[in-house]
Amino acid sequence: MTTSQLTEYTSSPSRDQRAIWEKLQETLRHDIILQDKLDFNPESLDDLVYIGGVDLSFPENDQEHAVACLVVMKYPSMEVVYTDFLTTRLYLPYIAGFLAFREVAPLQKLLEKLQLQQPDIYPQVLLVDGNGRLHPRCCGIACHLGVQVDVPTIGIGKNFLVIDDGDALQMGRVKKEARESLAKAGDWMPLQGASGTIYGAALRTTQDAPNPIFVSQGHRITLPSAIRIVMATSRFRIPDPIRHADQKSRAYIRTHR
DNA sequence: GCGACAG
DNA sequence: ATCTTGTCGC
Repeated sequence: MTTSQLTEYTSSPSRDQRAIWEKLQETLRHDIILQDKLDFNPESLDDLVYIGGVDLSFPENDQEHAVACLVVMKYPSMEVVYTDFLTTRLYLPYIAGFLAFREVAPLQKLLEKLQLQQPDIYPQVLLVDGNGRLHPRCCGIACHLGVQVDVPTIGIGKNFLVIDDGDALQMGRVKKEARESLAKAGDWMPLQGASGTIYGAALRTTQDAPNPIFVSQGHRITLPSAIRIVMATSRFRIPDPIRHADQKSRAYIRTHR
């Protein structure tokens, strides 16, 4: 199944439409693989060569267009071996919990194009800007994209998305505990709800950045493996593949206008 | 009604 | 997400 496509920009989707999207997320959730299903060693990262990053940037004063970007880097040198852009129309505003329905289509297109044209450098794991399992229905955009394209994905959030599953996942609690317990680069704490679900982790990627990023499983990967890969690819707070896709897509917008 | 809210 | 100068610390 693919994302239900809107034909026109819908600034305020109906309650019914949201219910349909929620059902789709519940369905998609069944297909998420939370185990490592990778073609490299998740402990040593032996045989990991191609790692991808995706992001979207938006022109100011234009709510209906965006530029999606896919980069592929070579591990461990982190040399950029591929960069592609796709200018796209948007059909929705940003709505927390429904990011995938706004952004997933152009990212999927970029991946399918690469698979078709240069399968030899297709990413063995993909970092996605936005959450994976760290989501009210355990189906953020990293899961959504991973399942639809069948690629291992990791969700990266720069801000914490509050989930209604007990006190431990309230914004204040998470920030406080992160500040107290994440002392050095590589330190992380699990984000576990009252239900027992572990949605993801708050991870301190560098010594200089006390603010954590929020790592969660997208598809075909465990949380410890996801954290290991993020740490191995982070020179700054944001892991390199996403940071690069972000910078390049923004530069693209600056140039093309 | 009020607060919370990935990008 | 995006608009931006200044400012702070090393």
